[in-house]
Amino acid sequence: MSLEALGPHQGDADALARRLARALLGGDWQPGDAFPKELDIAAHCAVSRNLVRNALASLTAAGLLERTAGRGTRVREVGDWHLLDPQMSDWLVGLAHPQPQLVRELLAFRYSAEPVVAELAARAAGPDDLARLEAAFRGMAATADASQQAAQHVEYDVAFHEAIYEASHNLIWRQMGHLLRPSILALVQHSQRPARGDDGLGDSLERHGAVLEAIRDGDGPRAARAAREVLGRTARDLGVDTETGARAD
Amino acid sequence: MSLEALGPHQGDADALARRLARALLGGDWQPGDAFPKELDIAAHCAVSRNLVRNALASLTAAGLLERTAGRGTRVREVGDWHLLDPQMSDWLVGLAHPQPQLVRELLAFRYSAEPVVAELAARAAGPDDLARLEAAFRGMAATADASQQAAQHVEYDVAFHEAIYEASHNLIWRQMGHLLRPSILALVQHSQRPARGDDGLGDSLERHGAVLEAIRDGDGPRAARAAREVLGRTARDLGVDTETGARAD
DNA sequence: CTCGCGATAAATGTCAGACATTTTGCGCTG
DNA sequence: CAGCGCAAAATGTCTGACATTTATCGCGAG
Repeated sequence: MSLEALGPHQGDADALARRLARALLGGDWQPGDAFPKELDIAAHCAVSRNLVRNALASLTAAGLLERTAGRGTRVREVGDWHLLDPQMSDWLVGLAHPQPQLVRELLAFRYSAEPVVAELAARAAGPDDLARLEAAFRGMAATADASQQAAQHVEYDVAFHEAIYEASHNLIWRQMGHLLRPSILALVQHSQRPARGDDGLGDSLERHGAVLEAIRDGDGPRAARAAREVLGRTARDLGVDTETGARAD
Repeated sequence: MSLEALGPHQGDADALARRLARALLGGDWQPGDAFPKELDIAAHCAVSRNLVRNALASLTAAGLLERTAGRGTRVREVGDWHLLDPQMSDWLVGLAHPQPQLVRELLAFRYSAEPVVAELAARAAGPDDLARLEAAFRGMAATADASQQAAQHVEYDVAFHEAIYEASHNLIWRQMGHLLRPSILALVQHSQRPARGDDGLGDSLERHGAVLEAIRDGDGPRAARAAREVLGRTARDLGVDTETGARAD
């Protein structure tokens, strides 16, 4: 692929990095391909080579690119990408069509992790954690009917899951929750599409409520089971093995 | 603190970033403090301002620093650090005295996560995964007696845990395993110190063996219980609540 | 004809200096 | 005393040159 898709540039170094990263994550270049050279990018986007270098340094730090002097810049294998890098998380926000393999891996991860996190939350949640969870849940309930408020409903859904990670009161799990945000967003948007009118949303709301109640009661195992129920349908839809939690391959 | 501790510089941009990061992680500057200005660092280390800028950009990307034009560079709060950034993982390698709060949080995370990962591994592990696990375990057994081979024993121990994450066959968990490496290393080194002669090592070896057997048998729940046993003693030593998996505070 | 070696070109890495932009704080004016 | 504006200081960006590494091509020796 070439740079044709990228028009002229507006914004700072981070903006350029974001544009390049999103083009790459969107599949404009395949792993192993040669990435455009600094000067070509600079010329095409009408920015200095310096800015391009800074942007490429960001992509390199995220494991997306591999640069060696004299050789050039190449796209690394998907397995080498730093999916847990917060920067990557930013770049994934609003990405229309992330790679389906990535989506499955992320859901499989959540399906194994969120029950544990919910269990931690059930034992560690304080008043403010419960308040966050309840606020998000009320928001979900209020926006469940009108398909017009779908966007808001998704926001509350994501906030609910983020609040669970937050309530675990563990630094690492909380960071994980933050950087999973875009992925959760994408998954929620994708999963509520097929079944909107029938049982989809109603069931979903009910299941989220079960998680909230279990956490409020401090019942860890029940919270874990409930969290698994929340993700179960989406997991089955995407072909994730709900028995092993791994990809069904 | 000042730059006095940093002598003249040798190496490339990454080396400079590592030196600055390790000085910061070692506590030379406190959160909220002002970090030295670009020109001071450049002058002190006898490198170009450009190189300093690149290094500082790395630290900023890791959430360690916050830079604003006209204002300067400040050290961010520990809660804002990107602990899951692989770069951070590199910088933590061999750090003598990481912050004790960080150590507890990391162990609490592992205590909640590794049982799940072991369960996934029990269901997904292939022949090569088992081979890795067995090789690491044999290494641990062979170096268990001689206190002279303590360093090698630690290496095998870390390799064992890394192999568990690898065997989960999930992209995210595998990356997690890789970037937990230095933390696991630090924990293992720290935990085998207090009780060397008595029951410490023998028990540890036995418990690792139980995990291996459960994974080999494909028995998920048993693998989870065994993984919890492995971390249990260290967790109790460090004051992590083994009931909730959270910090005992 | 093949293998090895060196020159050359191309790409990234580094340096130095100047200018732009943003923020802070001080001093001046009303 | 309040508010405005200017100047200093710090980071951000641009430009051009040079250094270093790597791949490639051509040439000569075997």
